[in-house]
Formats: sequence, C-alpha cells, structure tokens
Amino acid sequence: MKKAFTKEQKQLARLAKAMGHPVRIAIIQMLLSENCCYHGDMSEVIPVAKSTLSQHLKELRDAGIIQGTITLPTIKYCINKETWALVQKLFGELFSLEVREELCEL
Amino acid sequence: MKKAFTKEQKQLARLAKAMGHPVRIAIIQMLLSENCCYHGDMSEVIPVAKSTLSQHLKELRDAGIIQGTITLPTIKYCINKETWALVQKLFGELFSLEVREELCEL
DNA sequence: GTTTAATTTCGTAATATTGCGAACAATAAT
DNA sequence: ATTATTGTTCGCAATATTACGAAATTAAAC
Repeated sequence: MKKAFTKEQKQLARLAKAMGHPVRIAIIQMLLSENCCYHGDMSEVIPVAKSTLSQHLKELRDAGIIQGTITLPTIKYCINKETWALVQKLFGELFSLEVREELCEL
Repeated sequence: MKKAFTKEQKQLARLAKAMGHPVRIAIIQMLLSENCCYHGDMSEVIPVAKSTLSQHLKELRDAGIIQGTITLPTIKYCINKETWALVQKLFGELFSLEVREELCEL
C-alpha cells in the first residue's frame, strides 16, 4: 500500500536538502565553531559572492537551521538550537538503524 | 582569506543533498530496516511513479549510498556499508561541535 | 543632509531537479 | 515465437537552484 510520506520523512528531507551545498555546510560549521558571526566574517572565508552568500543564508533561515539578529549595520547569525537538536535527533534515528550483514553482498 | 571548500565539506554536502528528498529518505529507511529489497517492493510503498523511483534510486547509487545487484528479472538494492559509515562519520563530526550557549540569544 | 557600511533584494541567465508516461531492454514462462 | 515481468531510459515540461553584479535598504557617522 502506498502511503504518503510521514512528517518525519519530510522534515528530514527538508533539513538534509538545506545542508546539501558546500556553502551551506561551511556556514553551519562556522556558526557551530564560532557560535555567532556576521555575513562579512563568512564572506571573507567562503568563496562566493556576497549576494550568493545571502541567498544561502536565507535558505538556511527558511529551513530554520540558523537565525539572525539585526545589530545594525550588521546582522549576527547563529545556529537555531531547537532545529539543530531536531537535526541531530532525526539523523540519529536514521543512524540507529543497523545495517544487517547477511543479505547484502554484491 | 577565502579558501576553497575542503574535500569533507564537499562530501558532506553531496551526501546531504542525496538525502534531501522524501522519496530518497523513504528508500534509505526501507533499505536500512529491511536490509535489501527490490524496486517493486519500494514501488508498492512509496507514492511515486516507477520511472521516478528509478531516478531516485539512480541518484542514491551515484552518490554511493546504495548499490544494486542484478538478479533478473529483479534488481536487489541495499545500503552501501562503506558510504553509510562515511555518512555517519561526517555527520557525527558536525554534531560533535557543541553549540555554545552564551552568545546566541535573539 | 550626505556619505559610509553591511547586507539584502532584484534581474537575469544557466543549469539541475522532479515528475510522468511511453518506449525500450532482458529474460523467464508459455 | 509470443507474451509476461521487472526495471530502466527517453522525451518532455514545469519548477527550482545556483550564481553574479547592480540597485535598493537601513541606520549610523560625519
């Protein structure tokens, strides 16, 4: 029987997709290791035009993975802790499924 | 200084991207829980046309996450254990970076 | 009030993704 | 030989992604 996708499948796919680009991985790593930083900080390190960086920041924001606080003229970005906890939970659940040995030879 | 992306950033992005669709999450979950199965088995459960399912299987194959063995007239799919271990390692490294509390209020 | 700084939004182009049904393999069964 | 069975590939259309520079935004600094 065909079933619609579960909420968790959709969430996981959404979050994985948001992480599916080197620029966005770099942003996430930077925010995780430095906790908070600004567009400009990231722009100095990540090899992409500023406007492109903005687009990637927006996608991570839309996925809920990061959040920004306006402290004009800059914007401070950081990881959204709730969403990040969800990311860890959902991927953790997937990783907890053990790959059985027996049946999987090529 | 702008740096090119590291190999790991590119790998992680590639793998995340491959997981960034509900159909592909469903495939991965099914292969993890049943270890191996056939296109037909998945087609009965996953709400998408067979040709579309094939495309998603191909993408997961191209990313190295799954592999298929031909046992005509069927093809048996299963998780690629090496790649799956890499997925766990790379995401694990990302998750091991703790989100610091202090600086991240909205 | 004009300039400066930091970032986003707009416009645009190139490419990629997603989805479907129809047509195509490749073999087993009749 | 013909017909099922199981998947894949093809052709096509709609939409989304990625990228860049130029223009717009917003408020502080002069």
